[in-house]
Amino acid sequence: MNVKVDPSSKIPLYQQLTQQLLLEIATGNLQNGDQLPSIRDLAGQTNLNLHTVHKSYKELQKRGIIAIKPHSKAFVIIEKSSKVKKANLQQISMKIEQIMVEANVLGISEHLLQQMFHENLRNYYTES
Amino acid sequence: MNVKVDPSSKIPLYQQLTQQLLLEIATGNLQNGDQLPSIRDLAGQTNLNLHTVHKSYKELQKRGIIAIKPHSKAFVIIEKSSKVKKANLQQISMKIEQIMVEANVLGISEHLLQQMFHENLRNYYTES
Amino acid sequence: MNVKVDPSSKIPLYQQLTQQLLLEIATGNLQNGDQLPSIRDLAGQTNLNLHTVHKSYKELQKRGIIAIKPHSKAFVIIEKSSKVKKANLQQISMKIEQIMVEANVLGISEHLLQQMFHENLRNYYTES
Amino acid sequence: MNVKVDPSSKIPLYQQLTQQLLLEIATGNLQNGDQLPSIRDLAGQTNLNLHTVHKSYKELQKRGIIAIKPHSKAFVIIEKSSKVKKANLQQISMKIEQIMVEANVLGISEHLLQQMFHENLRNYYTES
DNA sequence: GTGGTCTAGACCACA
DNA sequence: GTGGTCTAGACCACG
Repeated sequence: MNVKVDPSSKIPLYQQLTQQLLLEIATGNLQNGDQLPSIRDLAGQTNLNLHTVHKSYKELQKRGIIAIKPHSKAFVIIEKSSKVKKANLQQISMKIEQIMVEANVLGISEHLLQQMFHENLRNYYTES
Repeated sequence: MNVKVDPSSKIPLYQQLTQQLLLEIATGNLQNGDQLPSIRDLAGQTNLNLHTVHKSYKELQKRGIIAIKPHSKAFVIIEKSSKVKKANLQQISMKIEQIMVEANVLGISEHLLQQMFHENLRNYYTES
Repeated sequence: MNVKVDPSSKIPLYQQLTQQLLLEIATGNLQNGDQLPSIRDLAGQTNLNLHTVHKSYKELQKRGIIAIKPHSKAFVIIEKSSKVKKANLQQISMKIEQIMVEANVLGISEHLLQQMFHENLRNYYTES
Repeated sequence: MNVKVDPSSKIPLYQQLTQQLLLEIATGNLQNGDQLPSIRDLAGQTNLNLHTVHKSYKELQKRGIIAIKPHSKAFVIIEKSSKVKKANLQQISMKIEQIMVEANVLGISEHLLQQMFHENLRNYYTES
């Protein structure tokens, strides 16, 4: 398990966590029947509030991905799910477009914007 | 001027308005030097509260896109001092970075993100 | 007559103008008995609204510095006045102190602040 | 914490509050890393409206003096990234320039201004 | 509980 | 008429 959330992001923590857990399932790190870490454990690992982790679990339960049993034992009850992204891709795409509008207004050339993007991309994916 | 906001959206109204105004500028409907409608007028047109519109204008002012001269009916004009531009470049760069963090959390691969960026870029600069 | 106002300043235009006129009197450019320019003329020279200039003249009249006769002819009726500044000096002094507080909070050293001040001073008084 | 505002002053309440908070930091009452009171608490203490306090906090955030983490009860801490510092230096420099413009309009000589600056500097750095 | 947003209505100084 | 500020009261999502 390797879940990380970015507290400075505008995306709600519980949503980030939910996505991360879905990823774990999608990648096979968590398989059908596996037990999820306890809420306390996961809260400890991620430095998140108990409520926040609880909310994520409830969310996954509502979507029928996991089952929560007494004593807060949670199990994966579904096979790989890959319907995670569609709406999210649109969101990201919209944000990219907004940046272009803004860059254009500020007189930033297409070339410069492209350059900035790649520079950021390089920095981001080499340091993480 | 043809600005519309969606009150049922989750995106704050003042941010929607800000984006709309940026679009007006990007498309050339509002040109450098043009006057924006008064806060009251725009509030009337859009059925928004004075404060909401005011917040948008302040936002654009903060970004160096428009200039607000108190009492002097008009406010407008894109600033183009080199100082301003540097700060804006940093802002744009930060936004790009934010997108990467988000994309990463959502499980979007580096490659896919790059693809999306170029697609947007192509669409944006060929249609305008 | 050499009156200038700074439209981007936070100080109200009519107050700036009033101060400028007081300066003209203080320096002897305008002497007791001299006629002030007409409101229209002065408004033209300074690119100010008629109302704004009018307000300045009224202000000076209220202080007993000038007399306004029919047809808007205005005359200086008082000798040099030097009581312009006292309150203003305090204001400036307060603002200087505020800058120091802020600089201190930001961890700017006394030396650096001093350096910045002198640099600004040099720039300002050589270009104007 | 001992913040007071003067409702009868011409200076906007939120600016007074901002200055007070800066003073708290400058004097060491609030140290780097400390938590500020919640917006609601401070509004209660000072008999100000939520929005007024909120505006102050946002102002300080904009200047990079405090950090606001939504919902995460606390906000605080002085940022010290080098990027931030550069922007702040520019801001300070701009404020110094503004003072010069004002002083000039008010008829304060270069020499007198310099004198006032050094007097303030001496007072400030010997008493603290 | 927190901060963030929105509305409604008011007053001010300035132009 | 303008923008700027302030208050009062409301709702929201998040933690």
